Amino acid sequence: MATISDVAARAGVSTATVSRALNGKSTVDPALAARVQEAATELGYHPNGLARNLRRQETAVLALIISDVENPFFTAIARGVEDLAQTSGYSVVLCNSDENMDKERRYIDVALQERVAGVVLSPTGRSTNVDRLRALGTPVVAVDRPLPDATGDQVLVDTRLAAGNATRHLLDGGYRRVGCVTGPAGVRTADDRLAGYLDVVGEENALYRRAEYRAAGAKTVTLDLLDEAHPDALLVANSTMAIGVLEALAERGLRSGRDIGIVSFDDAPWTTLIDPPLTVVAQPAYEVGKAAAGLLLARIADSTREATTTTLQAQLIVRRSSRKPD
Amino acid sequence: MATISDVAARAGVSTATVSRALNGKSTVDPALAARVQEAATELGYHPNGLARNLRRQETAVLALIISDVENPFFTAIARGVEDLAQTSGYSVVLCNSDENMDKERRYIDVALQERVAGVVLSPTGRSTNVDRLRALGTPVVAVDRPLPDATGDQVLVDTRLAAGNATRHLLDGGYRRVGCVTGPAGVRTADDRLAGYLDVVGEENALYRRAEYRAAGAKTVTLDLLDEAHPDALLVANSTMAIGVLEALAERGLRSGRDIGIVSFDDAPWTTLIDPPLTVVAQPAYEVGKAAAGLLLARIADSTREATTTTLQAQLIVRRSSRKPD
DNA sequence: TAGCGGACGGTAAACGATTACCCAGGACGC
DNA sequence: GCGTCCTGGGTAATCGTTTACCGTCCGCTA
Repeated sequence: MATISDVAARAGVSTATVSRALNGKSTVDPALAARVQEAATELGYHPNGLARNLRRQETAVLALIISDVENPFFTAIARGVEDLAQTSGYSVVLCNSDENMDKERRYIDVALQERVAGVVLSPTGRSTNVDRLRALGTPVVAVDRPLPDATGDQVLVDTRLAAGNATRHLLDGGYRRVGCVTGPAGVRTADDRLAGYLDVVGEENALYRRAEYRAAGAKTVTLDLLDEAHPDALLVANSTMAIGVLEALAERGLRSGRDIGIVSFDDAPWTTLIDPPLTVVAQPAYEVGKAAAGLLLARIADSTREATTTTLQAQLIVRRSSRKPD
Repeated sequence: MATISDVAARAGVSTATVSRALNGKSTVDPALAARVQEAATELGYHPNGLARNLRRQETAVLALIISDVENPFFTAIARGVEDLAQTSGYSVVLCNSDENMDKERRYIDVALQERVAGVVLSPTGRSTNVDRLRALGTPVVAVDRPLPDATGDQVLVDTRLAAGNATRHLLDGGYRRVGCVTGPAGVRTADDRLAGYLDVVGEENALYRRAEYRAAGAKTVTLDLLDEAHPDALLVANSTMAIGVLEALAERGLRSGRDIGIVSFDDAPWTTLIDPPLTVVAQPAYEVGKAAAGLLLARIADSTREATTTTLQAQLIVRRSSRKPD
């Protein structure tokens, strides 16, 4: 692969001049610059980013470490981060931690080693992994879940409040035994949504189950919850779980809305296709991504600025799965 | 950030020894190695990957450039690539080209500049972008869509055959006017699926529309197709479009299966939740990803090996949306 | 005891860019 | 005509590693 010296030799100038001509930093004689340009294209010269970054001590790459690439909520965040990063000339690389502390650590190490300019992270568990980044001065923004010690930039959704509102909506609709299907203990969003639910129904009326944030687990625990506790409504903590919950309802011959009220987090595109359409708590995922990228870029530009926490509101979209037929 | 010299100074040895001790390459006196280890952890030393890669002339990073992060088909591929890459110690960074030649070019340039070890790419359009990679000797594997000149490693799905089979399945089920909703001209998978459909119905009976691979566009053209051509069955080219198609059916008061037979590509998780459940052509996306990563690693290890094209088969999963009620 | 080989670890040269520093030469003012 | 300033461009240091090469020391054999 052609190097800068090859170009320099071919153009009959020094490497310094090539660098200057190609980066347009200092003034270079137009004729010379043209000759350099030509030599570069003839050789198919691509500057070696490794060398450049090593020298410059910076990269124009952001890492986005999310816990599930297959979850539409996170891919929407990814779009938001990417769209904003593009406008400032940054590229985004996406890493999938799979809700696994080890993978998260591995990717954080990669980010550290490759000296990315910053990291957007949806922290898994009580991840002390973040400290590694912060200790070494790499800017980080947490999304979706707060950092353990709650310091540093974060973009969150007020999901506890939203869960409470959704629960109240079910109660207002005449459902009496409202249950909840949420994610694993220790996953902050799962805990928050459960807390919001408990805020409204009260500990003494709690009917809930936990499972992995996946369809299969949600189905199992929903069947169990239905059989054991006979809820007449359910709050479901995300759209992936909602699939399992709806499968469980089908298996028990229950029709949502009429037999059992359902509200799920995340406005997945298919939620309007099912019958009855699913009432959801829509999270502003794309905006979360944009805000996070904005915060990250601001911090990269000025590492001394004060840490901010941005909290966005979720929106309850009422459809028929949470209404009894007239 | 601590460098290798800092560690060397603290441990009272040379940088060479630090490097050897930490990489376990050559033999180092255990006592010394321990001292180095200790110094490194005390300083929170993280080797600078940029410098290392620059020196070693290689990176352990694969780039995966896909055309839509929000499409489950591609995220499943991503999982496959990642799972296999992990086993060989490679990390995967994911880039979203958004079916946009410019973005694709930009990400290929980033990949080139950062000197990634290899690239898995779902090529957009007649992308001559790939040539840039190949010209510079970066290993590439194409997924989902063949490269323009059909040379190089590829992992494809026989989607034309699958489209034909799906069409025949509809005809066998007693549907007479089978239509097709497919993606934009020039996107190879869209063209192939249309071709498979045409193979079976014949040019003279063609009832089809094209739109972006998105729900909104699919809905619009489906409404048009329904009103103009009165098909009694539809083959839909992917699950994102299927959402739009189903919305269109709802708007016209048509019930799938009974009024109009539907088969869609991609076995999205929600396809069993709707009523009636959707008949789909399931593509082995995860396997595509695994195969692609395998091919890529093989080529990285041995750049002289012959280019191979792996073609996987899709599977028709018959549900009720393509059967008339008894 | 001399000679030899192996093991360990230091010195310094890469890797490929950017950039501080310096020098040559032309323009200009006095 | 001489000093000064400015501009363009070359030389070489630098970023932080890895690694080729070499010297030293120790133990073993003849």
